[in-house]
Parts: sequence; structure tokens; C-alpha cells
Amino acid sequence: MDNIGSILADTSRMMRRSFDARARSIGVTRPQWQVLVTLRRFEGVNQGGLAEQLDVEPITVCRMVDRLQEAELVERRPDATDRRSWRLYLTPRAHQLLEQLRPMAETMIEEALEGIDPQERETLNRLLEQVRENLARRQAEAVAAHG
Amino acid sequence: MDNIGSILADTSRMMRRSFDARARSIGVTRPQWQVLVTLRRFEGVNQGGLAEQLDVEPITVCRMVDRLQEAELVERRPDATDRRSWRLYLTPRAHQLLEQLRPMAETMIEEALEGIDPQERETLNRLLEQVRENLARRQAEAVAAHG
DNA sequence: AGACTATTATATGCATAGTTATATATAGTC
DNA sequence: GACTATATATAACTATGCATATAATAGTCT
Repeated sequence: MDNIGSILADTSRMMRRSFDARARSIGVTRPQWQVLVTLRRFEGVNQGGLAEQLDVEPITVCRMVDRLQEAELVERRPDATDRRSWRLYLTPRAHQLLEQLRPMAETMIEEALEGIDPQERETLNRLLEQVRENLARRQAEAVAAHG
Repeated sequence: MDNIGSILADTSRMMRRSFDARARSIGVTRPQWQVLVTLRRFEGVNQGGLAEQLDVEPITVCRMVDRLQEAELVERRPDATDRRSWRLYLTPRAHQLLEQLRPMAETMIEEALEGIDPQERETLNRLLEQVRENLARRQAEAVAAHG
């Protein structure tokens, strides 16, 4: 009945909801969690670089970091060679928090994929990647044309 | 490399982006578009019912309708039997707008699924539905337990 | 080299969209 | 008629965007 666009949107929204609830139980929001996870991989990155990794606008990261700094989860340190730029670091408290969140994410994804065997998971992965690439290509073309 | 959760989130976000751009070119936002499409199916529904259809909180619909009413796309009419309730209707202008948006959605989805044959589309559909049902079941259990 | 210009990194302002918590008015029930 | 439930709305918050400002850096041209 529903088309793939609707089902994809539904499924994704429900997965976000599930993450939302789990993150909140630990005391952060899901987007904050996402920032912390990404920052763990790229500690020392500046706000623009983090924005690119997260695929949001720099201004969004700017204000996320405002709040995370306030919550003592992220630290802004001056860049030694560029006085415009901040270098971002996790606090010890953030590392501790991420340790609590990690098993939650794994459990949630396992629950979401219940009843889907490894081969089907591979297929799902491949098809979603194909869709993602199609959209990325179209977006790149649109930007090249008049962006 | 990426897990299914990330790819699903990525793909869904890119699809939202694509809808965002197309909707904006017509003069509405994607969430507003979603409201109008849903309202076309359920004209006369009240705000709570619309919220349930959209899977958002009633307060979110309340303020969406504020703006859509301001834009003369949605009309609030009093309910003859319940003075707390509003019944929601599309204006002629909204119907006209939806006619413009319909082919955009079809084109976008077709572009997103380029290179995926009908059988694979069926598979993708089925697997996403399975994930959705898994998440829905877990959510229902959580609500039953302490919601 | 110095001055002007362009680019880059961050931030402010204003808007939409979503949440939780709570208030208000109306309906329904015992 | 008092109590409870329901429909909508207000308040305060997070997250996101666009447009724009500010400050610092990089590039260019005489």
C-alpha cells in the first residue's frame, strides 16, 4: 500500500524515536549523542569540520556545542595557528557517558533487525546504499547547476 | 563499513533534504506539505486526529495549523457537537498547491530508486516494513511496561 | 611591503518544527 | 454536581535552516 518513500521515512522516524528515548534516559538528546560519537572519532576537529561530518550547517554545530559546553561534555580550545577557529574535545564525563550509550545502540539495532537473516541484512544494506548514492548524485548535480 | 542504522538515517535524511528543496520552490516547507497531503485524505479531522496520523504531538499540529491558516492553506471550522474541537479543511489554494507538488514527489522517488529493479524494490519494501514492525512492537511493549 | 579584496570560521537574528510540562475550557461519568 | 477525561493552547526548551554580521586569514596588485 505505502510507497517506499513513506516506509523509509516511517522506519527512520521510529528508529530516531527509539534512540531519543534511550538517550534521554542517560541525560542527553539524540542529536547530542550523535555529536559526541562523531567527536570521539575526530577529536580536535573544528566546528566547520564537525558540521561536515554530521551533514548539518556550521551554525547548528555552533549552538549544539554551546549547550554541550554548558553541560560540561565538550570543551572548546583555541587553535594555535588560526585565531578564528575552535578545536573541540570531549570531557572525561562525555567519555564516561558514551560508554553507557554504546551498548544501548547495539541492542536497539539488533532489536530493529530481529527476524532478518544475515543475507537479507546485506541486501537491505546494499539497496539503501544504492538509494543514498542516487540521491547524493542528484543533489550534486543540482548544486553544480545552480547552487 | 557503515551499519544499517547509519545508512537508514543517512538515506532518510537525504530524502528529506530533497523534499525540502522541492517544497520550498513552491512556497511551503516539507512538514507543511506532509500536513496538507494527510489532510487531503482526512478532511474534517480534528487536530488530535491529525496529530495521530502524522505521529507527532497535538501541540505540534496546533502550531502548524496556526501557520497554515495564516497562509490561507487550511481552515479551522468549529465542531457542531464539541466546542473544544476544530475541524480542519483545505482551502482551494491548498488543493491547487498539492496538484503542483504531486508530480515532484513522484519524480523524486523515481530518481531515488533509479537502477533498482521491481523485484528488488519489493524486497526493499518488505525489509523496511519488517524493521518498522520490529520497532513498533518494541515501542508498544515499552509503553505497556511503564508508559 | 602595504593596501585592498576575497575567503573562511564563527556567531547573531529570525523563522519553522519538534519535545515536555502545564493551563484552560468543555465533555463525560458516577 | 463533583470528579475525571479530553481538545486545544501557552511556555520554555532543543534542533534545524537561511540570511547576515564579524573577525581573522589568505590572496592579489601596484
